[in-house]
Amino acid sequence: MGRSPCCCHDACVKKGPWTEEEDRALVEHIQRRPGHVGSWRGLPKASGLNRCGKSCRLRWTNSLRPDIKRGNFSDDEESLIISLHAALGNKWSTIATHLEGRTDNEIKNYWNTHIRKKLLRMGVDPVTHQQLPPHHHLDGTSASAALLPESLLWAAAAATLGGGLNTGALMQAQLLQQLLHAIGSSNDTANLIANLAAANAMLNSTSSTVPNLLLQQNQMNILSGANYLQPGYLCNSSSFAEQDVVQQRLNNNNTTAPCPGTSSSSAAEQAGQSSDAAPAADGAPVEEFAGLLEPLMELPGLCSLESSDSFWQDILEDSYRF
DNA sequence: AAGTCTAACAACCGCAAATTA
DNA sequence: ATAATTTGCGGTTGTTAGACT
Repeated sequence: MGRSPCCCHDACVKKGPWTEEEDRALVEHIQRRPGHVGSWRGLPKASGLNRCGKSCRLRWTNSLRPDIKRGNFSDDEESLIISLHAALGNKWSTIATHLEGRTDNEIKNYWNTHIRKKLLRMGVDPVTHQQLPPHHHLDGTSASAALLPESLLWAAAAATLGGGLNTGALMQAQLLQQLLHAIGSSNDTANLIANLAAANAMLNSTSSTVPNLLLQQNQMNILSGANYLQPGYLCNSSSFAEQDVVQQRLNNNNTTAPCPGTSSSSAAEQAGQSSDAAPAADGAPVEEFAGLLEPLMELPGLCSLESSDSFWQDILEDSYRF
């Protein structure tokens, strides 16, 4: 009934690091049966190993398999892991299927020892992949506003004016930026749509279906092996590793130097000032902030995503045609 | 040189899903 | 249909080597 007793509980079964002899015995046994191992539970007895079948499977899949890739993770692999983790969470085995020659255990270890800390240094929550409040940063210093995507800053400022920080708006802005990255849009278009996101966040503080729409599409693409959308902090010409170096330098210098190629520092100032100064009464401050936005083209349902999903659906579909 | 700390990685454990009888 | 068994996954712990004091 229920779970069967595991051989691992047998005091006679050896535990701990594997010896070369054990490795050799396991490899030879498996190589005698190319294509299928058979029963892992019965393997130790059949191969003469005094090990638990589970332990044999783990040793084979994580260390002895001939197709395992050794060496450090490349920047591309690192970015891929982050993107997959943003969409899938701690599904290490699923993530591992997208990285040839890497095991789930290896990826999990790499995440916990490298990437997780790197994200925290950059002020990104490794669980939600959203920007953390300044006091949550690993080293205790506040994040450089320069590294925040401009759209996030606009949205943050707008949301603040609209009545408190709205994480839905932040998420919306970030996802829009991901969309822009996916379609390879120009800076002008990026700024335009960032402002649209800000305007939308400002004028419509309720959540919309856009994030879900994008996330679903994102996940579907990942699972089908198609291109995927990267988290906002990866959507930049410099690599993630370079960003981390920049972030560390910024933290060391305790400065907020603007990120190359962006004009976000002024937006950051606006956002900061707005959050300090605006008591966020609905109505008037919103209109005041709207004046800061660039002229916007006429777009359907600009201020109400909920009533214009078809518009966003069209944008989304267009983006995947590129 | 010895002790301590930290990062990196290997291995273990418990659980749940999948499979088999 | 259901109990028994096996396999795989994800979280956690243990071990080791190198850096630091």
